[in-house]
Amino acid sequence: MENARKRLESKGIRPTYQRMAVLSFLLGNRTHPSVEDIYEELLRDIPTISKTTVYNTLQMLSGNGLVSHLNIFDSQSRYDGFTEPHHHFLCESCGKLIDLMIKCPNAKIGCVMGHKINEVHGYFKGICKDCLKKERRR
Amino acid sequence: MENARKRLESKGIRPTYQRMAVLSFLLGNRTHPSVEDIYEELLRDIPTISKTTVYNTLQMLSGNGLVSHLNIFDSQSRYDGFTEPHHHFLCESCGKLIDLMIKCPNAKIGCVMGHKINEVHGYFKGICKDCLKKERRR
DNA sequence: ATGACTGCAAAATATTTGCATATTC
DNA sequence: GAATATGCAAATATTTTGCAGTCAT
Repeated sequence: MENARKRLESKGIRPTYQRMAVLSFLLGNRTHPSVEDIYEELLRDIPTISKTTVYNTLQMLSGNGLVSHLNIFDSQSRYDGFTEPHHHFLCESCGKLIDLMIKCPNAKIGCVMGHKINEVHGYFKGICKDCLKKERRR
Repeated sequence: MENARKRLESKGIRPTYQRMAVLSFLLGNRTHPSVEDIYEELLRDIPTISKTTVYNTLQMLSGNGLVSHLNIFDSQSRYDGFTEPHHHFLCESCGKLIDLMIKCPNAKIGCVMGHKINEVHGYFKGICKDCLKKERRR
């Protein structure tokens, strides 16, 4: 929670308990949770928290670059507290969303084709290593 | 329409008028339309077409690789009839979604970190060339 | 005639908004 | 006490589903 508080303060955001809880959960969690996931989890500690607050907070956090908003699933947002440049891999067989520690070479200079880059989003869909192994065993 | 028919047949999909119309629109259109956009446009030619059919068709077409499904906007799908590998750029100032004719170097060999790649999704958000110019003029 | 396709209406899901209450400085 | 944050309920938007009617072979 202290880490979360510091990060919020560094952006001039008032570190309310709810905001710290949301950010803290994302910082300690590399599962790329949905809003529902985050809400369910926080309910255990803060029985009065509302989904509206979770939505508000996530919007504010991603607007400030403290978390990333992932549009990988067709109609559900996911959030990522790990904001170092990286890509994702969605396995179409087991559904796992895997972090890939690779960067986009095209974004190195902060712009592409004359356009200024603020965010880089890269993800792949396919069959993950583990599912490939399972397939071969058959 | 003939081009669309051929592509449908090549995938073993029955080329109904509705399906040809959806695919044909996407092939002749590089605007990355939403379902609503496509529906509105097709209504002019096919006053009885339903949004359900548009949804069904788009799902089938993207499942067969005839069009791409873009998850760039937060809660609205966009579709792209241009399926050569390329990336996109979303301008946060003017809202334009621009095609970038660049490929993902990480995907060259068809897999990343041992995972088999079926789809590559790369997009950037930022300020486009034109909006940067306008900013400078001030 | 059979199976596939279409389209309407209703349902499900995700997200946003309006507003009253509560909290913080 | 003024400004900000929270939380409930209602509204909106998008997508999916169930099903009856239609079309094509």
